[in-house]
Formats: sequence, structure tokens, C-alpha cells
Amino acid sequence: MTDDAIAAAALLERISQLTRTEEQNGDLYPAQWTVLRFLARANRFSRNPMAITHYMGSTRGTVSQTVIALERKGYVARTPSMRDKRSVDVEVTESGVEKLAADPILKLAEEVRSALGEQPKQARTMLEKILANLVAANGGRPFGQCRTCRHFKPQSGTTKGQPHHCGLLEEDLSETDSDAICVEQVA
Amino acid sequence: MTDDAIAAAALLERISQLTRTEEQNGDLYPAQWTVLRFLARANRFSRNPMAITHYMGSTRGTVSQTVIALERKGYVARTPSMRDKRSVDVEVTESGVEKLAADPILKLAEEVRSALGEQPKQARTMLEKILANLVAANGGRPFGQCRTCRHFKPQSGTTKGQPHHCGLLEEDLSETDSDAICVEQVA
DNA sequence: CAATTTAAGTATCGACTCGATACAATGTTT
DNA sequence: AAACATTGTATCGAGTCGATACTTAAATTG
Repeated sequence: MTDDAIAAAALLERISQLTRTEEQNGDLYPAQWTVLRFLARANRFSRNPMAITHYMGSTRGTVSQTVIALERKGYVARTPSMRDKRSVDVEVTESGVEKLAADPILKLAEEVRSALGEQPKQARTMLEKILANLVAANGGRPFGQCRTCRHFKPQSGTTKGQPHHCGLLEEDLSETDSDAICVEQVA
Repeated sequence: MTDDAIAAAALLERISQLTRTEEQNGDLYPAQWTVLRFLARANRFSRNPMAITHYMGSTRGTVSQTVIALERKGYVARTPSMRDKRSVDVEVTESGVEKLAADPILKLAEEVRSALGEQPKQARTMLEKILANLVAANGGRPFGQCRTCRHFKPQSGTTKGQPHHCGLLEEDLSETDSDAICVEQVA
């Protein structure tokens, strides 16, 4: 009865193993791809080493090294944070954006599409559920879209400029930030 | 339209990343778990470094090191192969079997089960399709069950002892070997 | 408000991963 | 018998990863 679940877990492992070794063909390592990808999708409150650490379930030391390696390769830039002088803002450079156009994850997405035909939505829903459970079981953070957060306060169309607001950080939110994923997001 | 496929690929990546870091809590590294797990499921023609290399999509050198590390830790034993003097048979020891009882993949299986309720079969089927595509696209080997192979020749119940036979390797097959996965398996 | 505690980031260590290369020994072809 | 291919190992360099120690800055507490 639990056979299917174990088989599914084993398949998940093998798919990730094979994808991982494929990712290694290039000048970026798997962990570096993960960080670059994350930074491209994260809002401005989340583009720092600590948020990356929470996202990856890793440790500060490891993430620090990975970010330094990415900076050395020219794909990200680090600048001291204004909000918190202990912290560092990590931004994807133009070179990094170009690199992401050849993200190996796109190849995996192609496999998913050709394997599942026109129903990749089911796969997405299924994997989202598994991830949610995994995160909940390990005290991790969901990193959902800012717009779907409990602290997200949309403002009426009467105000121009920065229409939305975060009730937790007490900061205004651009449309871009609202669409991106956030460390602090709570459903 | 391709959004769901990309999202699914990203979820696959994140699930594997988080699972991976969890696996590291113990005296075995992710690659070592993969090898130990594989050896426990592989038939006798597949319990050698070269088969492991094909399974993981890795290289001989890397696998060699991982197997040596596992031997040092006492979870596998290496003996020269009779069939091919260049080759080495790698067997899981009793200690290795005990270790596998605490396989972290069982925890992932638990997440899959609790996330998907009583329909983990759909997840299994879906992931099997994705893996098949991934393997086909990269010239890898499927590592299916020996019994489902093109070269598998079941013998009638009249003969006792070794009832089945492999037409490729011209070797008799026990029930255990027939149920296990094989490097040479072809659908 | 000063003292203590907590948090963010970095540096370093040791074991491991991983591709690449080189090499020895054995199999396979020709 | 000679040329070629395959299996496994050793070694190198860059990276990963948890652990530990340390610095600086923020948050708590008295």
C-alpha cells in the first residue's frame, strides 16, 4: 500500500540526481544555479544571503561561499544593505540575466512537457503539495508570492506610484516586488 | 502555456535540494545513499561500479571514490569479479542493510503520502514518465526490472532450481535477480 | 541608556562530490 | 599477435556542506 509512495520518492531522487549531473556541464555548479535562479525570482527583501539560506535549507557559511563564487564569476553583485548594516544586497547582473537564458532547468521543463503532454498543470499541483508538506515538516519557509501574503495590503487605484504595501516590514511594494517570491510570505 | 512545465521543473529542483540537505544529517552523504540504495535493488549483474556509473549518470572516477568511502564505513564489501577480472562485485553488508532501515527516502515517501492522500499511484506514474523521457533524451539506461526485459526468458515450471534465463548474458536467473533492476534491461 | 543577547555575514577546516586526466590490467577485435 | 576498448583506480582542482569561531550591527533587557 505504501509501495507507490516509496517508488515515487525513489523516482524523485533519481530524477534530481540525473538533473544535477547534467547541470554540472558548464561553468556553474548546481548550488550556484539554485542561487542565481532564486535571486531572479525573489523580491528586494529576499535578495540577501540569509533569505537564500532559508530557501535552500542550507547554512550561512555555505551560502556565503556560493554567493562569493557567483560574484567572482560576474553573475551577481553585492552591495551593503541600507535597511540593515549587517546585511548585504545581492543582485543579478546583466551577465547573470544572460546566463539564465540558458538555464538547464528549461531542459527539464521540456522533458516534463513532452512526458506529460498538455497536462503539466497536474504535475505542478502535485509537486506543490509535496513541497508544502516538506516545508511544513521541516520548519522551513514556503517562499510564496508576495501578493498572496497575509501582510500584503493592496491600495486603491486612486494613489499613483507605489500602490501596494507590506504590513510586516512597513514598506511600499512595486508591482514587480508584489509578483516576486518573499522570505516573509505567510499564507 | 509552458508556465506549468517550468513551474513543475522548478518545484522538482527545490524538492530535491531540500531533500538533499536533509539527507546530509548522518554519516552518509547523498551520493553514498544513492549508491547504497541502488545496490540493494540491483541484480547481480548490476552490483558493480560501472553499473552504478550508468545509473547515476556520473563518471567512473567519482563512483569509485564513493564506493571506497562506503567500504571504509563498512556498509559495502568489494570482491574481485569472477565473470570479468577487471571488474569488482560490490555487495551491501549486514551493517548496510541495517543502515537502509533508516533511509531518509522513507521520510520523503511519508511526505508524498501525507501530501497526496491515497493517490500516490498517480504521482508514481507521472514521475515514471518524466524519468523515462529524461533517460531517453540523455542516452541513459532505464534500469527497469529484469523480469520485464526483452532478454528475459522464463522457463516452464517443469524445471526446478533456476527457472529463468537471460538471453543476453546467457546466465540463469533466480527469482530475486528477476525482480531486481538491471543495467542491461531493455523494454 | 548601557549591558547583554541575538542575528548576519565571513573565514577556515575537513570530508566529500565531481569532471578531467592519466594509468594499469584485462577483454575484445582484427 | 597487435591494436583497440573497457573497467577500475589515483590524483588534481574547484565546489559543496556542516561546524566552529569571529566581527559587526541590531534588538532586548535591566
